[in-house]
Amino acid sequence: MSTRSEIIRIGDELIRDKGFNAFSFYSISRAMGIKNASIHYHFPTKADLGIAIVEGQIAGLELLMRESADKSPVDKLKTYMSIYSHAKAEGRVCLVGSLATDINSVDPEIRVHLKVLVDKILDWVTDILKEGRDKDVFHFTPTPRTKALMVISTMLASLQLTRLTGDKDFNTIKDTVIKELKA
Amino acid sequence: MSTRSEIIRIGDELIRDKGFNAFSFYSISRAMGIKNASIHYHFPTKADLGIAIVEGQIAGLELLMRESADKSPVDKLKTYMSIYSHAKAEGRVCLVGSLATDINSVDPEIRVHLKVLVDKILDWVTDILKEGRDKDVFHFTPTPRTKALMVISTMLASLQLTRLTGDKDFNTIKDTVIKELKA
DNA sequence: GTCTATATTCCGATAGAC
DNA sequence: GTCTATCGGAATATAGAC
Repeated sequence: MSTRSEIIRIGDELIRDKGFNAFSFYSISRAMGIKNASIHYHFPTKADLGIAIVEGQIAGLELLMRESADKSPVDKLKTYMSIYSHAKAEGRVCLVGSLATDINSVDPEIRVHLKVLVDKILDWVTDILKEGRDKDVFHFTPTPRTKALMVISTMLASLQLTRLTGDKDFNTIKDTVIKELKA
Repeated sequence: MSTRSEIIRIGDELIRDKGFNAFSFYSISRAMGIKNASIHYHFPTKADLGIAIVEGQIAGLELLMRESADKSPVDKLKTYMSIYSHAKAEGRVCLVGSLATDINSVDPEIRVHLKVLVDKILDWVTDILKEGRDKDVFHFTPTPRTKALMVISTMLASLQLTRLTGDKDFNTIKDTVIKELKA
């Protein structure tokens, strides 16, 4: 794996662990056994790295969407939720939540790319819910988009909240979201 | 109003606007027209200020709980949600969400106080939902505590998400949460 | 309680050798 | 592409005068 992709991977982990403003180029270089200046060769500014990390998540999401294209709506939803389950297993939050709380302190260009990621997540979950309702496996009253916003909100925030209430609450919330959609 | 309480007020706003690691003692002193060193007189370290800000929110929450003690469950829930409506009107997120994403980068003592705040919110919303169900105005299947975790998650994250999807989505989500509880 | 002044540390970023 | 070395800036924090 290339140095560039490894920098992105570690940067992504650090953002979701401590927040964008709490990690430094030095912390990445230390974790990789290289020097500060080497990071700057690949990413001239911290904003450049932040954008690349968001773009990496967009690519990962697109892969997950393609891989689950033939699955049932329930399995698609579980695939979507696996993103958060993996984050929880690492004690981390999701990239959208971590960057959203700091969005007014980072380069505006990061916000532009983050919005692309959020829109893509929202479109995907909206489509999953719509398909599920059409096939009579999901039942809900609001529009699919509004319900998608609520499902995404619940998953995003449960990663943050359960850092304080207790990690086992995460699975309870996740399972309840699915159960309520099926009821 | 005292210098001390004004520092807390501005610090609270800055945390919820930009995040804990993106504001400085200087940014507060500049906003107040005083000097950096004066902040340190009231709060020796940034962690001390962080703790005082969390304690301020706990006091504010307790006031809101007392003021709404005689209201109906629906009105109590709306009182709770007004916290987030006010934050949204300022373009800010809530303190719990802002600190939760950065929790692994701040003094561990802040986490202890933040957990007290979160537990208090969780207990309050759990009680509101329980009372509402007993009086047959709220209807839901999970335990009141689990449902409270989901309601809180939805409100907390919608502040963050709608920074990117569009501010008007916030009211849609808030109204839908109430509507679904009543259905 | 607030000020001036400063110590210290850390971070983002760049220059230039290899 | 990675290194050494360093600059400039910002932030936390403290000492001591008023």
